[in-house]
Amino acid sequence: MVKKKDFVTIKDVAKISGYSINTVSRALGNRGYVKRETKEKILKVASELGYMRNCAASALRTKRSHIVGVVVVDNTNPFYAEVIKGVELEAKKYGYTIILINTDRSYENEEKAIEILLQRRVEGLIITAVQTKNDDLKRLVDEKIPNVIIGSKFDELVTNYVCSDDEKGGYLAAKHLLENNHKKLLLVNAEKYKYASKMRELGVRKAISEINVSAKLEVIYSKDGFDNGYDTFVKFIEKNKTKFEYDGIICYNDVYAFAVMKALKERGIRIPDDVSIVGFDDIYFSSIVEPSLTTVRTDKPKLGAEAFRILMNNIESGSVTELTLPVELVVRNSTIKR
Amino acid sequence: MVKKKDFVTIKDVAKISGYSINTVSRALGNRGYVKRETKEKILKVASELGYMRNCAASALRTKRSHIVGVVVVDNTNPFYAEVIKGVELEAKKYGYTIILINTDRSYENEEKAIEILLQRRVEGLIITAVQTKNDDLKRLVDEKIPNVIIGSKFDELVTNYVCSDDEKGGYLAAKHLLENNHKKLLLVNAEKYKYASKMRELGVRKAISEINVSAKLEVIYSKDGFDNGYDTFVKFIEKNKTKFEYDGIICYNDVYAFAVMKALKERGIRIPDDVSIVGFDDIYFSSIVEPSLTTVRTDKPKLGAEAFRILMNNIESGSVTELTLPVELVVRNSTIKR
DNA sequence: GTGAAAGCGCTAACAC
DNA sequence: GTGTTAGCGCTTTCAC
Repeated sequence: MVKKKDFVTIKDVAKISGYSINTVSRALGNRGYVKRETKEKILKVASELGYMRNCAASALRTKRSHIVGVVVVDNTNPFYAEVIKGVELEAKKYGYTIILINTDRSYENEEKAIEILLQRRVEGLIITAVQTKNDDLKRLVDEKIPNVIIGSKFDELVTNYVCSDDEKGGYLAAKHLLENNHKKLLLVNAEKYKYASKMRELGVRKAISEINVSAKLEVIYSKDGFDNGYDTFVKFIEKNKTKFEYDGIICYNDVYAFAVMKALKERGIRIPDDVSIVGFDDIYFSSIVEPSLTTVRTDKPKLGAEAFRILMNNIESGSVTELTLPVELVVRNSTIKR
Repeated sequence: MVKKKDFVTIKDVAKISGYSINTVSRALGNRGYVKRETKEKILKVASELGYMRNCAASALRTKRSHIVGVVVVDNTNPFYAEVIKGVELEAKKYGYTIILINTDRSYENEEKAIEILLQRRVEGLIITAVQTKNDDLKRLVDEKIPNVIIGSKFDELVTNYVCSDDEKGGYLAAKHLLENNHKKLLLVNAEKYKYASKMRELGVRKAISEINVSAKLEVIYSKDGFDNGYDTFVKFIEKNKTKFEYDGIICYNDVYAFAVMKALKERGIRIPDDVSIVGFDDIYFSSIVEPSLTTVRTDKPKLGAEAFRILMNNIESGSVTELTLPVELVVRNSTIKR
C-alpha cells in the first residue's frame, strides 16, 4: 500500500493562521460569530494550504453524511438511468451526493445494498424495488430510516412513494386504440405481482368498459427485459398458429414494445398497417425506431428529482408523501386509425 | 429536523457483552487475536442489538473510505451507463461503493465533481473526461490522487488509462466497407479535439491507404448526442444539394449512426441499398433498429471493471497502467456488398 | 468574538 | 488474548 499524502486539516490552518481550531472551524463552516477580518485571513490561509474539508469527519460529528443511497434494478435500463440522473441533479443542488447500487432484479442484492448503504450512514434511501419480496423495505420503515420508493406501492408499507400515473397511462393507451377503432387488443404486460403491471392493466380494462365493451382483450405476462419480452411474445404467437388476430398491442413498456415489433417484423406482420403498437415510458429510442413508437410518456428525471425532494422533507420534518406524476400519450407512427 | 434514532455502537456492544471496546472491535473486524468463543459471544450480542458498523468512523480512523468516485459525462448515455455498471459490479466485489456524478459535458462541472469527491475522501477517481480542458485532471496527477481515465488519453498526463482500441475500430469499420467495394466514404466524426475521434479517423485513413487508396473519404465533425449529430449531418447533406453521393458512412458511434439513419430515411435514401452505415460501440439498441446496425463493438462493462481494478492496483502499489481493450466488428444489416 | 475541552465511533499501539 | 489509551478531523457546548 502506497503511502498517501495527508490532507491539510483544520488544525494546520489554525496553526498557520494563528487562530484556534474552533475559530477556524467556524470561519470555514460559515457558522457562529467570526470577525469579518478574521474570517478573511483564515480563508486565505486555508486556500493557500489547499485545505479541503473532510466530509467523513464532519459526518461523524454531526451525524449527517449528506449522502443518499440510490438502489435501482439496473442503471443501464434507460428508464432507471433517467431517474438516477434526476436524483443526482437534484441532490447536487442540495449539496448531497449519491451512492448508486444495482440489484439486478435480485431481492438478496437489494437487501445487501440497503445494508451497505446503512453502514455508510446515508441519510436516506431512494429505491426502485425488486418487488418479489419487501422485508428489507419493511425494516427501513419500521426503523424509521428515511426512504422513498419509486415506481411501486405496497399496501402494507406506509412510506414515501413516487409513481407515474400507471392506471391513467394504461387507460390512455387503450383509449387511443379504441377510439381509433381497434377491436382486438393484446396487452403484453409485465409480471402480475408488479404494481405498475397491475395498475396499467386496470387502466386498460377501464377504458374498454367505458369506451367499447365489445372490444376483445387478451393479456399475457412476461418477465422484464427485451429478451424475455421477445421470448414470451414469440411463444404466444407461435402457439396461436392461426393467423395473427390482434389489431392493437399495448406493451408494458417501450422495451417490450421493441421486442414485440421485432417479432412481428420477422413474421412479415406490418406495423401499423396490420397491427398498432403502443408502448409505455417514452424512452429515448422510442422516437428513433422505425416506425416511431406511440407511447405513454412518463417524466423520468422528475420522478427522480421529486423522490429526492420528498426524501429531504421526510428527513427534515418526518412528513410522509405519496406522489403520483401525470403521464401523457405521445402519438407517433406505430398506431393508425382503422 | 426530526430526531433520528442513534445507531448501536461498538461501545454498546462492549458494555452488554462485558468485553472491552477494543476486543469487540477486533472481533467485529476479524482482526487481531480474539478467542473463538469470545468472538462468537460478541457477534451474538452485536447481532441481537442490531449493530451496524459506521463506515464514516472507521474511514476517519483508517484513512480508507472504500469509496471511489465515478465521474461521467452523462449516465443516461447507454455507453456510459454500461461502463458505470461495470465499475459498480467490480467495486462491489472489493467491498467498495461508488459515488456517481454527471458532468453534462461541462468542464466546470467536472472540476466541481472532483472537488466534491475529494472532500468525501474517495480513495480514487474513475473519470470519463470532458476533454475540453484538463487542468483538473492534471491536478489529480500532480497531487498523486489515484485516478483512471476512461476513453481518452492526454499526452501530457502520465496516469492510468483504459480505452478501447479506437484506431483498430476505425480501421475495421473502413476495411469492412472497402472490402465490400465501397468507394465513396463519409466519416461522421465527433469533435476533432476528442481522443477517440482522432484515433478512429486515423484508423479509417489507415485502412484506405492499405486497402484502396483510390477510395474517396470525406469527414465531418459533430458535437455529441443524437440531436447534434442529426443537425450536423442534415446541414451537410442539404449543402451538397446534388444527389447524395456516398456509398458508405462510418459514424463516430451508434447514436450518431441512428441520427444519420433517421435523416437518410426522411430523404428516401435507402439503407443499405443506397448507402451502408457502420456505427461504433454496439449499444443495446443497435441490434434492434431497422435495419440492424453494423458496428464496432466495445466491451463497455469491461472498460469499467478494468478501470476499477487498475485503480485498486494504483492505490495499493502505485503502479501506472495504460490498457487498451480489443474491439470487434459486428456485421448486421446496415451494410451490404456492392 | 474567540478559545479550551470534550467527544462523534472507530482502530492502532502498546501494555499486561 | 484482552484491556488501556490515544487520536483520526471535525463540531459543539461553554467559558472568557
